[in-house]
Amino acid sequence: MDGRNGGAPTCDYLFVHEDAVAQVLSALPDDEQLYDLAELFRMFGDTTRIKILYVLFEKELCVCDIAKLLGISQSAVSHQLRILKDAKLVRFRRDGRTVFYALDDDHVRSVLALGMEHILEK
Amino acid sequence: MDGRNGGAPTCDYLFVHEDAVAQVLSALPDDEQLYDLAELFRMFGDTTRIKILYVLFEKELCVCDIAKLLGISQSAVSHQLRILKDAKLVRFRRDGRTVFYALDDDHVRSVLALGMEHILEK
DNA sequence: TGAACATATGAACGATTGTTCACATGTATA
DNA sequence: TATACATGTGAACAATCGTTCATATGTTCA
Repeated sequence: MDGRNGGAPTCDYLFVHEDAVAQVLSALPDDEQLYDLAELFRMFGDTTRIKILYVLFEKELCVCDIAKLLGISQSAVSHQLRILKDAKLVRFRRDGRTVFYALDDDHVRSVLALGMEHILEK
Repeated sequence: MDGRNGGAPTCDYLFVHEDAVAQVLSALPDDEQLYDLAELFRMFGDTTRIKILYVLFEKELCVCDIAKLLGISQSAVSHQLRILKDAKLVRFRRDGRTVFYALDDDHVRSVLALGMEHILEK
C-alpha cells in the first residue's frame, strides 16, 4: 500500500474527461488525512471495541465493570481501552485504584448512531 | 472474541447499580447487529478502500480509471471493489467491456463526511 | 511497610487482511 | 472465429491484529 502501481497492466485511456480528473483529484484529501480517516474507522471496526463504546454510551464505567458486563477478560478490555484512548475516542479519570472510562465526545455517539442507522436500513 | 471470559480474575463488585446494569445491557444491541456494525466500519478502515470511496464521491468511474487515478494496480482495485460491493457500499453497471462503479447510497457520503469532520476537529 | 486489589503492559501465538502474480472470464470488433 | 482489451479471481505471502498469559505498576488500608 505504497501508492505505487504494482506493475499490472492498466488500460491506456481515461473515461473521465481531463477536467473531471482534475476535479476528482483536487477534491481528494491528502494521504495523511485519508490515513487518519481510515484509522478512525478502524477503531469502530472491531466487535470488542464497538461493544465497549456502546456500554459507555450512557455513562462512564470502570474497567472491571466493562469486563464483567461484556464477559471479556480484564486484560483484553484494558488493551482495547488503551487503543481507544490513544485514538482519543475515550477519556478516563482515576478515583483511587479505580479508573473510569467515558466517551471522549459526541462525535463517537454520532458515528455509532449513523452506522447503526445504515445497517438497519439494509 | 467469543464473548467468554478468558479466566483472568475480575473484581468482585460492580460500581454501577443493578438497575444501571440492566439499563446498559438492554440498550446494547444484540451480537449480530454489533457484528454487522463492526463489519460496516471495517469497510472504511482501510486506506485503499477509503480512497476508492472518495474518488467515487462525485461521479461513477470504471475500474481502470480508479486504478490510474489512485496509482494502484487494477487487481487490487478489483479485489477491493468486490469487498465494497458485497458490503453494499458501491453498485456497478456494465457498459460493453467497461464496468462503472458508484457509491450505493448517501449513507456512505454521510459516514465519510462525519468521520472527516471528526479528525479535522482533533 | 506489607498485603490486597484494580489496572496496565510486554511477549507470543493464531487468525485475519491486503497485495501481488498468474490466469480466467466476458465483451467487442475485425 | 480469433484477437484485443477490461475486469474478475484463486493461491500465496507478508504484515497487522486481538487475545491470552504472566507479570508489572500503582493505589488503599491495616
